[in-house]
Amino acid sequence: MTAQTELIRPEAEADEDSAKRRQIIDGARTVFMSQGFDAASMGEIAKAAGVSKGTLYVYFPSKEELFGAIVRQECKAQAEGLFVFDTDDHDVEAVLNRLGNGYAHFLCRKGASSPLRTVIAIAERMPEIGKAFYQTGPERGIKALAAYLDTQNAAGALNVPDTEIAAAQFMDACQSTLFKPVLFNFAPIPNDERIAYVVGIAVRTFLAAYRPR
Amino acid sequence: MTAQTELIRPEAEADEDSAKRRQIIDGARTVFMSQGFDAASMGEIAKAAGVSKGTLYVYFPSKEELFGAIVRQECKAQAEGLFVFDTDDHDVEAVLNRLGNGYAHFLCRKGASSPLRTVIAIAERMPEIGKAFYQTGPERGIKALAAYLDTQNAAGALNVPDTEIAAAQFMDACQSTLFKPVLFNFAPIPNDERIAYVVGIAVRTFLAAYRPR
Amino acid sequence: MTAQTELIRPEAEADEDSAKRRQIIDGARTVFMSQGFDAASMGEIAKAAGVSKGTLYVYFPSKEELFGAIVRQECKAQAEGLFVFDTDDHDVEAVLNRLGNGYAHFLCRKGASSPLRTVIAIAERMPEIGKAFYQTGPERGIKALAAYLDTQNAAGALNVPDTEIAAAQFMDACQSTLFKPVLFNFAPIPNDERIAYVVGIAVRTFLAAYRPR
Amino acid sequence: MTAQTELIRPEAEADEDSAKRRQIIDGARTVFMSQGFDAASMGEIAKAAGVSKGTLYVYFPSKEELFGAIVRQECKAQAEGLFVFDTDDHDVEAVLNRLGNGYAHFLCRKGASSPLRTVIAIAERMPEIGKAFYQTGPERGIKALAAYLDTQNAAGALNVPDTEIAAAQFMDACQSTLFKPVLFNFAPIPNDERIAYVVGIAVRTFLAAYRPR
DNA sequence: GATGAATGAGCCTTCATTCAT
DNA sequence: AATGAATGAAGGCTCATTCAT
Repeated sequence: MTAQTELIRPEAEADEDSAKRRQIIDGARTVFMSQGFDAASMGEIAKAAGVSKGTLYVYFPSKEELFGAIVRQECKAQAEGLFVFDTDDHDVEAVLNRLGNGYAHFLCRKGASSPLRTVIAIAERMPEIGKAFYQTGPERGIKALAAYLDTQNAAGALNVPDTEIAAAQFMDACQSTLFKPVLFNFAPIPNDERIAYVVGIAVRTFLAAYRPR
Repeated sequence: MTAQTELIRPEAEADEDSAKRRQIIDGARTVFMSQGFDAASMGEIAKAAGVSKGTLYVYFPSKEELFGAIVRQECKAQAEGLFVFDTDDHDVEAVLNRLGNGYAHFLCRKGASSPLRTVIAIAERMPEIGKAFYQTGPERGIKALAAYLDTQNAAGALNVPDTEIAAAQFMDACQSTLFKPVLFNFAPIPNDERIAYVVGIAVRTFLAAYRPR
Repeated sequence: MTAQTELIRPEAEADEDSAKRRQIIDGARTVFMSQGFDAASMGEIAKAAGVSKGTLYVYFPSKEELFGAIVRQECKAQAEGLFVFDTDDHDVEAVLNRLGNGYAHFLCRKGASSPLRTVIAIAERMPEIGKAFYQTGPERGIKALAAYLDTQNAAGALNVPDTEIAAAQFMDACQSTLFKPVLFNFAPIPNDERIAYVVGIAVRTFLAAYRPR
Repeated sequence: MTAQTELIRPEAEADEDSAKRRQIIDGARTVFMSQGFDAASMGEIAKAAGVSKGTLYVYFPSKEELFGAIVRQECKAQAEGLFVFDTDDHDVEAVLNRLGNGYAHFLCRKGASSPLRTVIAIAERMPEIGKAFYQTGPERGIKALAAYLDTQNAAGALNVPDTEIAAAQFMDACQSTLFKPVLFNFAPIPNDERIAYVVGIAVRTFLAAYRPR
């Protein structure tokens, strides 16, 4: 039985997840995300990953494919756990505040803008990458919030005619004046206080519009 | 006569605004804004401008400088005339609707995303360009709207505690769900109806929060 | 018994003729002869042979050596059985016709040109290979035919002063206008009729010159 | 009038025949013809031509194109003036002897085999090049000789049923045993005497078959 | 001032070969 | 013996930049 179990062992590093592969992806992310697709060179990536240039091509057939793998991985990492709601939590104000602050922090945090810039830049030539990024990122967040709003509509805690648009507008309002200066790369990361202030206004506006009188 | 001829030419090589210079800038804008900084080649730019590659370097010392000049010029063209308000117009709802629709159309219009992608991409390496773009574009719009809101506060038509943030959040709300899919390059330009619908919600939300009871 | 077993296996790892070695040679021939020395890659050869790249180097120390082995083997396969003569057959016309047609078919047949091109190409850099190919191929044919002509001289059926040159000229005449267009890779394989026509003229010319009056 | 004449002057070096272009072609021929297409590197060609690698690509868009230009030029140089016949010269034996010796010398001369090997090698991948080479070389020679034979048929000096095949077979016979060892790159260039001997046999055979009794 | 020929550094990619397992 | 992961030296080609005319 033990022997059998051993035989079953699922060929742990099937190439899809070997150490070298991860090593390459890590090096490539660093370089791609800080330089952009064009300015990143395979040589630099190889050096950053600590492998030879040839090895890069053992794992990825081209620069494009390597880049695609990076972005796909980056997508999964977006806002993990941020858009998780407790349906039974009817304190909408608190929920929105928590979400808004988390979201603004996530967006403006150090290192968040580079990947975003890189993806936006490449979207011109590789639309599928732009689409994948949007759908696994912003869109999923909006949909999740909208679903929560639906439950609160049903619970009578809110009265939102179009929950999806309300959700999107709320998310956008939470980063107004905060994120664009970071994205355009000339402003320091806003501090907690400032973020809380802006999110507070967003929440108040939202509730003024959608809280049942 | 020869002397006179010489005297007539007013500032012969004004460099800053010669026809050739404009010609180059025009050609360069087309190429830069549609391909991005890295993918654009000086050769292609020269061809688009109808001059020789050497001439490019007579007017601009490097590709970077030429690109900077393009973006600086592009900034000036942003949303011209969109953020012009009639202070005496107290029909805030109408004003916001007009502005919101104009803004969303402007953002999502064909050809608008490429330059934006290009600027965002280069902001990583050239922060001053990102700054210049933001300040002459989004920021100016926000400031202009905030100023109008100030006047309406004063006139008693509104009650907005922080007009700058309110302005920014309103602008952002007008493009929610509309612009990002275009920026990420996978969705068609939204139609007028859809835009009006989203803007309508933004306006209602704004007024619900800020119209004096 | 054990001893016997050991004694039985005649030259266990004869290296020179192991199954793996033959396997590699077979795969390599396909690739080398259809792509040429430079265009053939060791990777492709490994795949064609169904072994790993590393194994190639277990049997052959370099690409050059492997190629050499292929060509040496290819030499042996040249025109097997074509240049076999019945010394007692005094119907020279029939013998030459049979030989000429067989030779022209052999030269022009599908797949014959690629190896030839490959050998000619490599002769520049590896003269020994060119020499081996010529001597085991064309030269052997010429010598064999010359020997037959000698016997017919002796039998009084022919009167050929220089049988070796006569043999070579006859062989060449049999493929005139037929083979070069195939070798230069722009003409289809000539049909049987055309071949028979050209060979017929070669035979008539030969007999006109060398048949005793 | 003089001025006008000057203006008309046809822009002498239209790029098609500039000194640099010739310089590149010369360098490229040396390298291509001695190494073959694949083994020749653009870097080595640049060095041989005394220009930079970039300059190569100013004049030729790719390695293939450059190679094609070399071969096209090489075609023109084939057997210039060898296949010129005096129709009124009825001394066929002398004509054929002169032609045969010239042809064999031309084929076997130092430096002649390399281009041939190179063209044969590349014919696998670039059939048009093989075709162009054959048609401007061997074929033209055959056609020219056939035309001469036609005139001598008409003049009653010969009786050749198929002049084209007779021409081709004669040409081939002139190099039998001589050229292949050179092509396969292991034999020294045959001396004049040996050539004359082989050609002499070819001529005798031809006349035995085709001289009217 | 304007040109365009020329450059050379650098890019992505391939491939013969090696070596630990 | 056999593997296949890893390497590093090229290779073809592009392009920002320079400079003689």
